[in-house]
Amino acid sequence: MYYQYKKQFQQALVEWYKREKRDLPWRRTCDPYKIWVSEVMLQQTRVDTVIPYYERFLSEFPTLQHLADAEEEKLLKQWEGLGYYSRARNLQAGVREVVENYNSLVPDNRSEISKLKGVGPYTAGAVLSIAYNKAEHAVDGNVMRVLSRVLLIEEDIALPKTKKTFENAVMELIDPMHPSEFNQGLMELGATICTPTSPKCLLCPVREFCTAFNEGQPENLPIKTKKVKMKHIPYDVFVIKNTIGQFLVEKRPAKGLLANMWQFPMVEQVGNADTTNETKLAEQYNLNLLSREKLTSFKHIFSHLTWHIESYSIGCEEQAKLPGNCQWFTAEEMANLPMPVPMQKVWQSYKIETTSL
DNA sequence: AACACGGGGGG
DNA sequence: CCCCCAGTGTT
Repeated sequence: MYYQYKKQFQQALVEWYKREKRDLPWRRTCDPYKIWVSEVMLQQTRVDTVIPYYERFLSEFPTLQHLADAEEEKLLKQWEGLGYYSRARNLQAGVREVVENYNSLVPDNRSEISKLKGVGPYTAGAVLSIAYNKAEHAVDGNVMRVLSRVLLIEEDIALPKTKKTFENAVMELIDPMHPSEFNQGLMELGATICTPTSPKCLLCPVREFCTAFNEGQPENLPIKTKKVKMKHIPYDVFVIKNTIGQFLVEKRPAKGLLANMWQFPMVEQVGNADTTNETKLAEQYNLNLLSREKLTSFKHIFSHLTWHIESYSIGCEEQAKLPGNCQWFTAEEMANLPMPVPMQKVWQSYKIETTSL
């Protein structure tokens, strides 16, 4: 972009942002910790979803020290339903590094802040530009979409190396006097005007600088190749209640999908024989099973796989030799356990079923 | 470079 | 129902 247009582009974007920006909770602070929390929550997650989590999280953990001191179970409970739970653990690990090694001051330069757990190129640039007003790139999906259209960049954004192109473009274009508003303006534009489908070009403050608007088809950018083969796994999930009114739940392993979250016992469905999976359950969990009743069936879609859930309610005699990751809890105790959404659905279904009796 | 990692919204 | 969204860590 020619120099004189670059200045005009910066001014049009920054002025539009100042005028039209949504009033969001994390835009009422410059506290680097709070900006950091918001940026981690906003990774792969929509603004409307994040807002209530952000408010609750910061009232529970108002400072770096509060978060550094938190129990993991309490942390995960705050994050419950937000997804990508390793974000929460990594955030806490990063916060502990800041408390330990940086005198509780979030670093204000890319090399140090990028060493923190969970802080990648995007989050580093977002915190540096928004909290410290540093002229650093913060390239997320919105920025790639906006700039692919404005600059007619036709590289495949599914390729990791393409991000370098966009980071270079931002460093070339960024308003050195207003880096915070410039970066947030790009993201705000992508979120509200320059949307993936049906971009509202006629409302766009920078359409006169947009190559795709003037010469091409903005709705067909950015270019992204297809990928990902979805795996499907059928599971039977069991809400198991013993004779003294406790429920059997297990903690998932510390690594992998839904790490350290709690769930009802579940077994992968093997065949069509109705009793096979229940036998497998009784063996795996060393249980004496009594009556059984059908609960909800549904599909839960992760980014890379799909669980097909069928759930059952089963009565059971209490057993002495449970697997180590299993525990009996009352309904009240279970309310404090972080559980992923599919398990909440099963639990909800159980509660509806039993209260109607 | 490829894959793992949640959950929600829209057409 | 199927489609879309996309940062960081690990390998």
